[in-house]
Formats: sequence, structure tokens, C-alpha cells
Amino acid sequence: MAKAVARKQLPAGITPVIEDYLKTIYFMAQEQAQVKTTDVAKRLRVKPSSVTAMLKTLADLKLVEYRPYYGVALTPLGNQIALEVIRHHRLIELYLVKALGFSWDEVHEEAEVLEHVLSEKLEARIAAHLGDPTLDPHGDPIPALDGTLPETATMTLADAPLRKRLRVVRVRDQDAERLRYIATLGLVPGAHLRLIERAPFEGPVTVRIGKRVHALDSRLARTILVEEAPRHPS
Amino acid sequence: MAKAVARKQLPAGITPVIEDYLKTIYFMAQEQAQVKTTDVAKRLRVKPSSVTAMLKTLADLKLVEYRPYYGVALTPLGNQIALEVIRHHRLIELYLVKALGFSWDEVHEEAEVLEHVLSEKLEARIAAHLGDPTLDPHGDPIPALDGTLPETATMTLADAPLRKRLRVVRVRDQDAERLRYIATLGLVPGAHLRLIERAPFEGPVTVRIGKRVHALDSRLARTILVEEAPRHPS
DNA sequence: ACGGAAGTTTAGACCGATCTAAACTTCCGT
DNA sequence: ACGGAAGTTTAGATCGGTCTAAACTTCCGT
Ligand SMILES: [Mn+2]
Ligand SMILES: [Mn+2]
Ligand SMILES: [Mn+2]
Ligand SMILES: [Mn+2]
Repeated sequence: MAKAVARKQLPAGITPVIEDYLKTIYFMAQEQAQVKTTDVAKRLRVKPSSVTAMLKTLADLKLVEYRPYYGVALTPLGNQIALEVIRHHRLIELYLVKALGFSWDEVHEEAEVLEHVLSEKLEARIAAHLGDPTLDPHGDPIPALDGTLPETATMTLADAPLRKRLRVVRVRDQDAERLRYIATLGLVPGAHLRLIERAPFEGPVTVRIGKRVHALDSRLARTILVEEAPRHPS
Repeated sequence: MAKAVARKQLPAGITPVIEDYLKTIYFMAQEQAQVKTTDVAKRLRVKPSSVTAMLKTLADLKLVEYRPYYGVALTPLGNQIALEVIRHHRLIELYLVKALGFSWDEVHEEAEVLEHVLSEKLEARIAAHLGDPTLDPHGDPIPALDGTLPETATMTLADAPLRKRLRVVRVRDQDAERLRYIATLGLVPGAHLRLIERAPFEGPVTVRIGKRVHALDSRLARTILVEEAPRHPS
């Protein structure tokens, strides 16, 4: 409790738009060393010049370090806020699934707007109601109140060992269509499977889930994170 | 189902601000014949000139009929949208109380922002989860999908008959402090009481609730709506 | 080493929502 | 019936967030 109070009333003008920029920069920083104007622009479906303008604003607010023509990086404060928004997002996703019967392909869009509007009080009640969860419906880790982020597996189905018993831990996809398809295959977090074959040259990957066997495009396989599963059924 | 679909994609540029203006005009129209610029300004804590500007916008969008220097009124479309937002607001209030353990004095502020952000899908799930309720935690009627509004009592505790068995049906107050006070008296919707005495000249009103007797300021009494309660305990 | 393409920033505009200050109506008391 | 106070609208400015077009920087291939 004590620790989490720290921020809260300090940053006055944090708008929903700012929160989305921070989240975006946060995510892109994990995938690439340099976060460039154009990348942010593409992700947010906004023109590069708009991004430049916003980056200046964010720099003024001490939320990012911005070096023109070079790139942006979050400051510790910016990082903290990004994590808070991500926490909101994932808690909401999980809540919608658990408490209101949404399916995992419906929740991202809802959460994308609700995340900006969740009061600390409501966040707390939802978290409590869910038993302070650590993973959302897609297996994405939920940042804790202190900014701690649970580690998750980094091995993808595209480069997992053959024949071993594997467990799906996370599905890194936001697209509703694909999520529905993945669900029909049974490739949801917690599911067990074996990798049967991997075609060469980035070709499809064949998996057995229960009694069924499926061929998966390698790009899809790369979005599915797995870990080796202990002995037998959970 | 069929009926409710009618609107939905039609009005493009309905912002949260617009929704709040429509709600305000809707409520004020029930209390007074003429809805004037200054009244709206006071309620929304905004300057009269800002209201004038917005009323023009609303008129352009065919949401209100606006006659300068005279007053505003909602068009049927404006009315419909106002009711939808009010439905959102009251469903959210009830949901927060029923599903997440909020108390009735905490929910108004939360709902004031969430109401603008509730998708139709989420609204439907919440309504279903609550069993298509007709009253929110304050006894305020929840507009139905077709715009129908359940009738509620109009008799207030300030002008109810003495000695009769009464039931609280609605508490028309948004102020958290007062709501908490009212709750400590047990004056929540559904509670039974008798009016024991009414002091002259708009003086306080004395009520018995269970074994306890309280004196209430007449202004407070006027916010509490009651109806005569049948024979004995429900 | 340098010239052009790709990436980025600047300049200037627009839109929604608000404000202050000034002008204009309405209304009411004498 | 009319003059002033109260109420309202207009004019013009500001702020956040976006855009297009033009200028500028970086980078890479020859
Ligand atoms: Mn968002
Ligand atoms: Mn997720
Ligand atoms: Mn509102
Ligand atoms: Mn209410």
C-alpha cells in the first residue's frame, strides 16, 4: 500500500492519448533498441509529424527522453505510468472474461478504452475480486502495484523442441479473428501439446493437441509462447 | 433487440461532453419549463458563453432545438441519446454496488465517467448479469432499451401523510456526504418508516424508522421520495 | 565522398472545448 | 415607458491533438 501511493496526484495532465503513447513506447522498447518516430506513428495510426509534436510534450512532462532525429526512451516516471496503464488494461481484460463472460478475442478493444478511465478504487476492487491475478486471458503478465512484472516464457512454438510435452503460456496476438482461430485449435494458455514436425525454410509447424493434429503457419507459431511441461497432466 | 438497433452507427461525433450536455438538459427540462443557458452553465460548472457555443453545435447536430435568448429543448434524437447515457449511468451504479461491493455514495462519480465509455456489448452483459434491473441503488429508474422509463413515486417525505406506513422508494441526492448520512439513518430505498410530525414553516420533519426517531431538515426530506406501504412488512 | 531516398521536424492550419471581455437583449421596477 | 440590471451572445484567444506541405537531417549505395 504505502509504496503505491507515491505518484497519484503528482502528474496532472496525463490524458488518455498520452497514456497510449507511453504504452506504445514501452512495448516498442522491448522489441527494438531504438524507438523511432515513424514506428510510433505506425502503431498509433497517426502521422509522424503528430508524433514529433507529442514527443515534445512528453519530454516537457518529463515522461520521456527525446533526442530529435534519434529516438525516444521512457523516463522512470514514464515507465511507471506505462506499467500502470498496462496493469489496468490486463486487469480489465481478465475481469471481462471471468466476471462477465466475454471471450478472449473481445476484450482487447474494450480494455483499450476502459484502461484510461479506471479509478484507483475500481482497479483495487477488480484486482481483489480476481484474487490479485498475475496473468490476463492471453497469458500476458499483469504488472503488480509496485511495478513488478512477472516473468513469462520466451520460447515460441516456432523454435520449441520436437516431441517434448509443451504447455502454452501466452498468446501474443491482439487480432480478434486470429484469436478466435487459435482458440478453435485449442491453443489457449494452459493447453498441452507436442511439436511433431517443423518444415524447413520457415515453413509450417505441425502440432498434436490431444488427439488432433494441426499445421500452423510459422508466423502464427512465433506468437505462441510455450514452456516444457512437467511429467503428466497438470 | 430489433428496435434498439435503430440508432447506433448514425450519430458520429457524439463526444462525452455532448453526452453530458444532453443529460443536463434532459434533467433540467423535468424541473423547469424553460431551460436557459445560465442554468446549464451552472450545472456543468462552465461559463455561459461556453454553453452558447455548445448549444449551437448541438443544434447543428439536430440534438436540440435552440432559440437564442430563449432556451433549449431536446429533439427526439437528443432525448434518446440522453436516455441511453442515463441508462448507462444507472446500470453502472447498480453494477458497482451489486458486483463489486461499492457503497451507494461512491458510485455516482465513477459512473459519471464510465457512462461515456460503455460499449453496447458491455452494457448488454452488465444488464443481463443484473437481471435487467429497473432501479439503480438510489431508486432512480433505469431507462429500458426502447427508451421507456419506469414510473416512480412523486410524493416526498416533506409532504407525505402523517402516521401512515411509508416506504422509501428513491433518494434524489448525488452528494456523497449526505448519502452517507442518509444511510446511517436507514433511509435507503425499500426501508419502511412513519412520519410522526411536521413542524410548520418548512421546519423539520420527524420520522420513526424501526425503533429510532429522527428529525430531518425539510430540504433533505424533500429529496426523499416515498410511497404508502401496503399492510405489513414486505 | 557524395547525392538521393528515407526518415524526421517545422510551419501553419483545423477542430473541439473552453475562457475573458465586450456587445447586445430581455425584463422588471419605478 | 423607460433605464438599468441580469442574462445572453459575439469576438477573439488558448490548449490539446491532429493534419498537410515544406524544409531539414540521416544514411546508404555507388
Ligand atoms: Mn488505450
Ligand atoms: Mn491481453
Ligand atoms: Mn458524465
Ligand atoms: Mn443514481
